[in-house]
Amino acid sequence: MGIKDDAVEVRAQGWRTLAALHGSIEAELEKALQASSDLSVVEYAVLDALSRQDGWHMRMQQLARATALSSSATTRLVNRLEDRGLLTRILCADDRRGIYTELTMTGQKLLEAAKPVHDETLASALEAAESVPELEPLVRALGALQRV
Amino acid sequence: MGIKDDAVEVRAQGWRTLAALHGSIEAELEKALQASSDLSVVEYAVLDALSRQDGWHMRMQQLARATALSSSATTRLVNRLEDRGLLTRILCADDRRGIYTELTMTGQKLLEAAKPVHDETLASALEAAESVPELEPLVRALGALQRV
DNA sequence: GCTAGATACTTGCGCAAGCAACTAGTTCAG
DNA sequence: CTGAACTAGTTGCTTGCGCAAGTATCTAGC
Repeated sequence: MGIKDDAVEVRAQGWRTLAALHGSIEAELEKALQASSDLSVVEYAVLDALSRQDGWHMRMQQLARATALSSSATTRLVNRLEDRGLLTRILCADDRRGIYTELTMTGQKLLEAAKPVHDETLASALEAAESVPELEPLVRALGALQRV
Repeated sequence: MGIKDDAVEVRAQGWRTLAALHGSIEAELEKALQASSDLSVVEYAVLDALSRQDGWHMRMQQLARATALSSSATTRLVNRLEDRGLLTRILCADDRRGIYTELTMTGQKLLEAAKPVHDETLASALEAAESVPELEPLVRALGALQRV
């Protein structure tokens, strides 16, 4: 029984580590982005994802999956960003149920301004986490992931 | 410049992967625990953390750190669990500002019932994530973390 | 061409989280 | 011994999330 129980415990331990690391990084990013650009972490993630789709559009559903959010949350998220003029909704020509979202110039500018803050905060959060014994191995593993 | 920029991009990519994996696992755990025991993921984490502190007590602050929650959220979280009779508050004798929390028998029973659900869901969520190309390397890395 | 069912998004409602202000208990300088 | 500074926890207010229900559009079978 030992072997199987061990596997369960290893997974649970890994999950706790993952959750802890995620939580601490997210908290720091949240503060930094909020202060510098009045953006939440998910909002930044959306802008970032859209900018990455260079020249291509994303539908609400894709956005929902990319952010691990429900579709209703995605609707409101896009509403907020649209109200601030950071992105626009574009109706699909071919499937009129679908809606594309696209960064506006303002959105691109804001993202450009937020990106260095995001990257630096991420770096320092990872550095801080690396000095926590429980998190250190996961941080190392993160850095060693295959470079796409 | 290439090298430094690469490092930034690798970190950002790693963070997106981490966030995606965390999000998908949390969503599945949330559903499963909600359905089987009417517990949220954080609530389970609290019960689990308390049971792990075998014979030892935790203060609100520790709990807050362990769950990556604010202290106000921790207060209300403990309130919910206390109202359901899953744990009890115990005033510190030495520092009367402090409050210890302890699992009740009911809490232990519920945790015992929820644990297999939690573990199985975690296992299947990891398995599912392993078949997503972007997540696979991180899942592998998780399993290979040092066994404490 | 029309109706039944699926899909894409939006909206109403209740819950939980964070921040800031508050209370109660502790510590320490003078 | 007294009051100022600090710490632990709680409470009021606002905000964002998920679920479930609703609307609009698309697709298939007859």
